[in-house]
Amino acid sequence: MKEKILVVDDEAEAVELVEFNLRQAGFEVLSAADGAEALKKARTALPSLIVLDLMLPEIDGLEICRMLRRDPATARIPIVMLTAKAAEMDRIIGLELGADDYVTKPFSPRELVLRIKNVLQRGRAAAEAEVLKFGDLLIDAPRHLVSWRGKAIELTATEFKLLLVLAQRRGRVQSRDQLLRDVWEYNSLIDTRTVDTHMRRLRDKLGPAAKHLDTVRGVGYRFIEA
Amino acid sequence: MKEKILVVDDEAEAVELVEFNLRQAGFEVLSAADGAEALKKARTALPSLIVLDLMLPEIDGLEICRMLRRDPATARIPIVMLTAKAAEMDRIIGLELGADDYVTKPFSPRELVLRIKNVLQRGRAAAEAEVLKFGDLLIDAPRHLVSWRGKAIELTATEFKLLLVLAQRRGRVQSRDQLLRDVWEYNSLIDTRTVDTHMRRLRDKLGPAAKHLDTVRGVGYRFIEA
DNA sequence: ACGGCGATGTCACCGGTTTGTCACAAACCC
DNA sequence: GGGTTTGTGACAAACCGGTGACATCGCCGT
Repeated sequence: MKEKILVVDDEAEAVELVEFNLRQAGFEVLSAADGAEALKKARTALPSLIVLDLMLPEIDGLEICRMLRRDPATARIPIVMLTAKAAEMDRIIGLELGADDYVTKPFSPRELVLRIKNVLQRGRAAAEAEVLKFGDLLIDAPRHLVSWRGKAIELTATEFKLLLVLAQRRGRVQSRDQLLRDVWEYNSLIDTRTVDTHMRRLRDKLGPAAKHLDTVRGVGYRFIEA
Repeated sequence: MKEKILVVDDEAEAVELVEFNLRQAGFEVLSAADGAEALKKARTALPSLIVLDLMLPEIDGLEICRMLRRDPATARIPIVMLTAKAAEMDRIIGLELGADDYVTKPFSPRELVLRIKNVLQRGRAAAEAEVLKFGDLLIDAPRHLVSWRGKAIELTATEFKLLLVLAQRRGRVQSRDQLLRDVWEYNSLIDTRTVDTHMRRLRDKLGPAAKHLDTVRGVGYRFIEA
């Protein structure tokens, strides 16, 4: 239930300081010393937030930020920048690239923790994306409405929920078991193959928009944006 | 359909940053570099919201805020303040003057966008209430009156409240549990199927206007405008 | 106090829709 | 080519919402 945070910094001392304080605050902490490691861990561990030093060897922090944002699997993970000596421009560029906040070094650990909590809080509020749009496909959760090029598509309750869960977790593959847990809620009384049937019905009704629904053989299903 | 937002700041860089992010978020953006221009554009373009820097040359932000509030044409436009270095006092004064929210510089553009959306949402929420009209159907909340083509429809207290809650949340599906919570208030002593019965009675009495009441199978009920 | 009345909550039933399952065909991977 | 995984069509059971009937309750006037 603890939230994972990935700390990326090449100075071991700095990592330790941050790590200690984050654990103190009840987070689970991973760390990476360079860009390559950071990207790998971000993709595999899918942390709730990434603390990223701007000054890194080889690839610099901004570049990592860009790469994280480009990969759909990590694009939505909030990033808090750590800058050693921040000219105003750096800040702005960092934020434009999609960092969610920044702290200048030397920093007070307390401030960092507060900012991290703040960003996570914001994320939770924003995560309940009300209306999702992918090209011509519109998914409106509160209205329980799906449309393709403005034309409504009639879905049953389960079909809608299945689509919604997949779209909300877009990019990431969902196993049949996961889907059973998240869509059907009371689990495992149901055959996993039932998911297949519902996927078929969903694809039938979506028509051309079914291109967003991707089968990953041996694993499960996935919603793709493009 | 896009909402217009007026950004007032004398620093071109700041304007650009805000403008970029707001456009990204789907808003139409106007800008003004000083108070005079801001007042003029506010009056002519009537934006949905104004982002206002407190520190402006010549007239300062607070003064502009006051002037905007004094003019009936602009008095009800929400204002989000931008303060470079906010002593607590400044904030309070800003809010006392009728600013609807504030963000301190340097700020995360994401946060600004979120706050703006939030303020707009609040505005929309406040705008409803009082008297609702949908085609020939009139719902007068304070007077507890409903009419169809000018002819009054007699509703019981529960029926009225049910209709009102649905109409206020028009478009969005309400589950039976939600309705029980919001209409019956102290909940769960009551069977959720009771909602159905009241819906039936409501539909009976509304006659042709019942077309606004939509059933979403497996989920709940929804008020539709058209 | 009493009886009547409207309002409200509950129930059982019905018809239509949704949904889970199965058997089989097709696709895919080694 | 064989074994595994996924897509498909059909079907019966379960579910869900609409409906009419009924019990209860509180209010009111007599």
